[in-house]
Amino acid sequence: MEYDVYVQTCPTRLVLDRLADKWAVLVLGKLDDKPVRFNQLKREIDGISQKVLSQVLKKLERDGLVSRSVFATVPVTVEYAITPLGRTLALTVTALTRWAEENIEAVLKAQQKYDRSA
Amino acid sequence: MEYDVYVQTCPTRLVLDRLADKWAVLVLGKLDDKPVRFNQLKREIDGISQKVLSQVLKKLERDGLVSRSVFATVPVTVEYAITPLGRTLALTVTALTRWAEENIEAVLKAQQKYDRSA
DNA sequence: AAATATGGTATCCAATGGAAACTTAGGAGA
DNA sequence: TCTCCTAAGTTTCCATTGGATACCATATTT
Repeated sequence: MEYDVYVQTCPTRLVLDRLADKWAVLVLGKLDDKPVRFNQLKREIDGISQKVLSQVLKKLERDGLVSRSVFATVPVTVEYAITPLGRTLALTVTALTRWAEENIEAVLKAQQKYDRSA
Repeated sequence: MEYDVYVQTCPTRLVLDRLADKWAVLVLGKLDDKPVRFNQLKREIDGISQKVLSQVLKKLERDGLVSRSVFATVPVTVEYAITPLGRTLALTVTALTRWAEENIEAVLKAQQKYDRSA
């Protein structure tokens, strides 16, 4: 393996930067089920702003992880879908959100203990 | 399951925020092998600053994912180790770094294609 | 006396993030 | 015709964050 994320200039750092983004993780998780339109994503990912959703989708599209399809309806319909490459990644990012849901109580308990002792 | 990362106020979002951090992912990956001292981490995680490393370790400790041990040597020795809880998480975050290393070429190709068409 | 090592904090400035307003384009309704 | 509506963004503004750099305490080595 010639790539190593622990080297500053390694291009894999770019990927890590992309994934090390709460919103990208949530978007990929949603698209893993089925293609979704812009405003539908905005509604389903509670708390994301239009600007950030737009930016995240653009970056994910550039990385070849999601595809963007425009339909000439009125008003225009834009649908985002996960690509085959994105699907391989979605496996690991959904593992991440699942871990969060399964272990949040242990984390919260640890935080309380830490805060009490400080 | 009562928790849902897609709800803005769900505490699992806190966990996602923590993991959605390039540096936290790299630190956990390093500590998964063996306990490591502060400056050793700093050397091995190319490009991280002392301030950020210090902050990340403090947050990971608060979340119960790493433990911190101080030894009264001269100069003082501080060793960071992964906890059992952290170890369960390390499985998924190393999957992430592995994905980055295995798929970076596909991502770079997608980016070039995207940039050419724009 | 000066340099070295450890494990940090403090300070400063640039970059990022989110909230809210604005935009574009084509219907639908009055 | 004039106004309103929706989808899918873009722009603007301000607060927070991020990283680079300098600094600190302590003790040994040169």
